[in-house]
Amino acid sequence: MEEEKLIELWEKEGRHLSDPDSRPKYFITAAFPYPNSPQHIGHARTYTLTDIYARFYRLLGYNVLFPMGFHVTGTPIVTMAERIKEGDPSLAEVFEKIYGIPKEVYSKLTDPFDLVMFFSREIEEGMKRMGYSIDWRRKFYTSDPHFQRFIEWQFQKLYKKGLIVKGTHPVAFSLKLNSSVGAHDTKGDVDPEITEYTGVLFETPLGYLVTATLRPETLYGITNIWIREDEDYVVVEYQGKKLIFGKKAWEILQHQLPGAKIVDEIKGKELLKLEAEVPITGQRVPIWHGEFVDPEEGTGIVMSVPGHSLWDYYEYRKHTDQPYPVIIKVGNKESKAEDYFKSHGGKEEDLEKLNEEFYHLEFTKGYHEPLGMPVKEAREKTKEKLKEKDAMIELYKISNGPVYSRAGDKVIVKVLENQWFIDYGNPEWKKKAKELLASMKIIPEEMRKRFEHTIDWLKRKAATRSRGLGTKFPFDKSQIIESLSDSTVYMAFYTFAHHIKEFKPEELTEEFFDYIFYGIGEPVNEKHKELRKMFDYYYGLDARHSGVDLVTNHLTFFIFNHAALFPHKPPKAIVVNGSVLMEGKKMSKSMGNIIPLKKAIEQWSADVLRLTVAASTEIIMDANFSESTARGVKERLEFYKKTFLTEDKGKKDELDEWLEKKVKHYATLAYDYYRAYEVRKVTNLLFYELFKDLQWYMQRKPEGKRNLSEVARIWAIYLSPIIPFTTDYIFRERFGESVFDQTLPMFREWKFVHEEEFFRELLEDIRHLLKLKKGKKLYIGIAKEWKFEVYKRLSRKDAIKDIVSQEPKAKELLAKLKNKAYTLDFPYERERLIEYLNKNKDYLEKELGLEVEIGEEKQKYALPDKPELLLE
RNA sequence: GCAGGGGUAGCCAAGUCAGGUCAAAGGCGCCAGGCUUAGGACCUGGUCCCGUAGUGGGUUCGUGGGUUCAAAUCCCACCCCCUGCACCA
Repeated sequence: MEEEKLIELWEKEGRHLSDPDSRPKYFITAAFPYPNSPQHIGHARTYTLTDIYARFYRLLGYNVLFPMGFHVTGTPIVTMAERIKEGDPSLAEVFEKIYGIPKEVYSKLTDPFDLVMFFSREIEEGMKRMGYSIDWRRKFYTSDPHFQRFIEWQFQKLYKKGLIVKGTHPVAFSLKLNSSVGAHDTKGDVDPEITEYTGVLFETPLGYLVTATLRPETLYGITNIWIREDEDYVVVEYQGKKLIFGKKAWEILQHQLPGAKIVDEIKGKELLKLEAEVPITGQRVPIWHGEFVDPEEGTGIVMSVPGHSLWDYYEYRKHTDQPYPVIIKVGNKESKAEDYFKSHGGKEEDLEKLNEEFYHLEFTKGYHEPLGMPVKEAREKTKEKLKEKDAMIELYKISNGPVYSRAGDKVIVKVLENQWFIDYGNPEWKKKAKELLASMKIIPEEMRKRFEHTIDWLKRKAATRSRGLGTKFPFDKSQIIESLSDSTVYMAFYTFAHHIKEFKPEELTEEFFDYIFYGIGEPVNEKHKELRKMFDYYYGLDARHSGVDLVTNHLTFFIFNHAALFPHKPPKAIVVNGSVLMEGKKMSKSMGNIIPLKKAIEQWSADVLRLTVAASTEIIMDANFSESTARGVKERLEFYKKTFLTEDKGKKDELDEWLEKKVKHYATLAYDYYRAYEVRKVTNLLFYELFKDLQWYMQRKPEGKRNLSEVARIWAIYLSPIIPFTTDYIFRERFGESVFDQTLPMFREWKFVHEEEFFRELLEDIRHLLKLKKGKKLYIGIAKEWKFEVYKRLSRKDAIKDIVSQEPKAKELLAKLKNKAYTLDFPYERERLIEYLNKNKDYLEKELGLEVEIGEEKQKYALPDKPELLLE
């Protein structure tokens, strides 16, 4: 296979290695892969686009560095290894069915390190096979001790700038796994969602009863408090207060109130004797038994608002027929739970559903009477007031629950104490990040807003985890740096990654890196000095390529961290691309429509994939991979290869002039399209349009008389970033050197005019006419001179009234043209057209099998762009 | 809910920023013809409606208004769809 030979050749020629020299540099990167499974064609999109631009900038004469590493941190790798060890049957689905990895092979990957090595090798091979022009000498794993020293440096710096802070934080947690859990740790890959709700404190002689609610604003309408007389309650000491919770509820809630201790236990019955004071209003309410109260839900204690909760109303009526307050209006009418319940059937089994609808209704449309504001605002206002009075605590629950962990237990919310954060909420830092963003090029520009918004709402981000792979957190060695946080500035490491190994990890102190990055202090030796030079030469990243899904996290962190650590070497551009669809559908394991990259290359070749996956659609759109487009690309590639490898040395004539002019025209536009990251338009012209032009050319000119040398040269150079294999192969075969040793030829053929174009359209019109009517002789009547004159003046955008006053006959013509008159652009000269047509009369006659005569129009119908066609 | 993106012919999808050559590129599907023993692939033509010795008329670009000589494109309102909302790569 010729692609593989070329890869060997490129490697031998050292084409993709980059070292500092006198040329301007271009440093381009894409997010490094996470090696816990093989790659599929979806992964190929970002990398191919990156490679296209690496190759494009090389053609422009830049010293391009395109490196690659592997991200070996976090829990998914560990989890995968564990699942293999456990013999998880669902893995067969992925590894055997989709990727064709035999069980004997993958079942050995029970050690995370083996797993990483296996898949990273696989991925690296795939990337080479795709023709990515990566400088592999610089490859590193984030698990390398050298790299970890670099990450420690990063965190020391952030810490010293006050950007690392400590606090508490709620996380989804599994007690059995003793770890916080993300989607990949749960059954069915459910992402646990956490909602915050309010614990309102009601004072009683025994302590504060804590009720859990999502609607604190309703406390203005409280009539009583619900508990279960048949359940046990606990008194807990927390931050100097005695709080009362249901005993079962406490089992879960204890994880949310760190430091709380049980000091007493009470029977539910005992509570019934008490009275509670409502915060804010100071009202005193009784405590009643409520049958519907779930002892495991919330706090096991519920505040009763019969006016605005269907449950409360229903239970309230069992106890008393006393009236109760109504505090919310919808429209201008009192909004009463009772009315809503009754008007919607009044069935007990509908309570749950109706209650939810009613909540939603009051939240979106309700007006809160006591506070005199919409319910939405009243909720926040009430919380503020409660906080002032120190009468609330924040509680959390899993809102999309129950969610079960891999180990089988129910996922709960735990509040972590002494949690370390990167403080993206820091206003100073936000400002710097925004400034950096403003100075950067964002492709496509529409994405900028999303970045701005993300910078705005980003708050503290947890920086450590207790489990998984990664660098130990310098300020608490029991913790590991969370894996999105250790990959924000790693691009800087590439600039010297292959040389830093000459130092021992323990030599890589903070000062060591300070010297490299900031030039502070003295170099320890010559090599150290050299590392600084390398960094200085390459950094400022010129372009960061990534999938669109990383905008709201990785890419924004990337901006923040560079603003803080590398303000003197800011990144210049972020390029964001869409993903890949399979036959119009999203790729997913369950649909089984994932094509492994390896298999796809075997079937289609790398060039076919590169073009279909990366260059067949605009950069931000999702590319659609389908058999039929891939097939179309493959056939065209073969056509080009065949055509351009056939060495015809015919004499150049007008037709060759036409085609050469046309490729140059395409190339002129293509250059701008490349620069604007509009790859699809490049392929549209130089791959699809030129394909049609070539066919026309070949139809017009018999074999043996053709001369495609210049066309092939321009074509190959311009498309070499996209289809490097085909173009380099053709170039070497035909011109004896590599296409990658060429510089990009530039043209200024902005507007394309050639009589051949006119001729081509004319032939189409004639063919159309011949469908409708047969004849033996064709008369082509060219429009009269004055019509050409009018066309010319219209093209020049002369005032229409001037044209008419000079040539009264033009009126009729203009009436016919209607709106087209305003935009007409007709570049042909009458004499030259007639001459050109006469020259090609023989071809017409032969092609049409008709006698052809060319002359002046006989009737009035002819227009300069549409000659009169008369069949006899 | 908040934020971002989007609604174009049977389907997918250009065009919208810079209004006019836009009945609207391209692809798929479908129809007819060619090639072929046949199928596939490939090639040619057609594919909103009417008309036709071609370059003609009518009605279309989520819905309803507006601006303009002229709107898929600009302005206003409304309807619908998709994505993200974190500690997870």
